Amino acid sequence: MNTVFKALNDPIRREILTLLKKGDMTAGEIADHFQIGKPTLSHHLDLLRQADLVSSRKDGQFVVYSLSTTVLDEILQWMYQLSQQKQ
Amino acid sequence: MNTVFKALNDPIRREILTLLKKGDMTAGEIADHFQIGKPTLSHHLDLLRQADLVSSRKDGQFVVYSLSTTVLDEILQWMYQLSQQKQ
DNA sequence: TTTATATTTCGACAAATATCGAAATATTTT
DNA sequence: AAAATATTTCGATATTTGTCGAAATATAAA
Repeated sequence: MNTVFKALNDPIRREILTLLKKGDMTAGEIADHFQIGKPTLSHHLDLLRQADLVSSRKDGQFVVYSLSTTVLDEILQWMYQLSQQKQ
Repeated sequence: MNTVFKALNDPIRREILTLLKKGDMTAGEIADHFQIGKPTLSHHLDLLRQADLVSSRKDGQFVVYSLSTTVLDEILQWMYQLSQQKQ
């Protein structure tokens, strides 16, 4: 849970998730959407992977990233419990 | 959105929200649940308040904290959109 | 009005984080 | 095999964050 919230606590990483929602992308394609260096982006992707929010597979010289929703569902569950009105 | 994820990115602050789910508490009562100093806890409560995840009211010499669910609902919404399978 | 209790603010400091350029690794193309 | 492309790893650095003790503020009790 810690790693997930840590990963979500950054605008760029949340934007990456939104991008991946539309479809899989290579690291380079993702990088093109931001004004930051490749090493920095690689680090962001690493944190997202550590949190299991994305998965990656190698395709030739590219690395393709995909959104993983399993962990998001767990967090959704946690938040839903909190937000439920207590009677 | 930034402030909310920042606020949620800490085990103690998430635990505070869970405590407040059960009912309102004073700053002191909350502090008794943790092994950290009062100033530190006050700071955590401040971040939660900045994120509108809690509200506070003064009751005599005490300050009573309550859970606010409005912002949680917004985050829930955001996460739900992400987690929805794209067809 | 003095003393006690509850909470926050103020400085200070150690640990964590985001960022970068350079170098390393892996794959493809020539 | 050499050159080009894609991505990650490695150090280094500036910023942010969590923590504390001491002091400040506010209310209640003696």
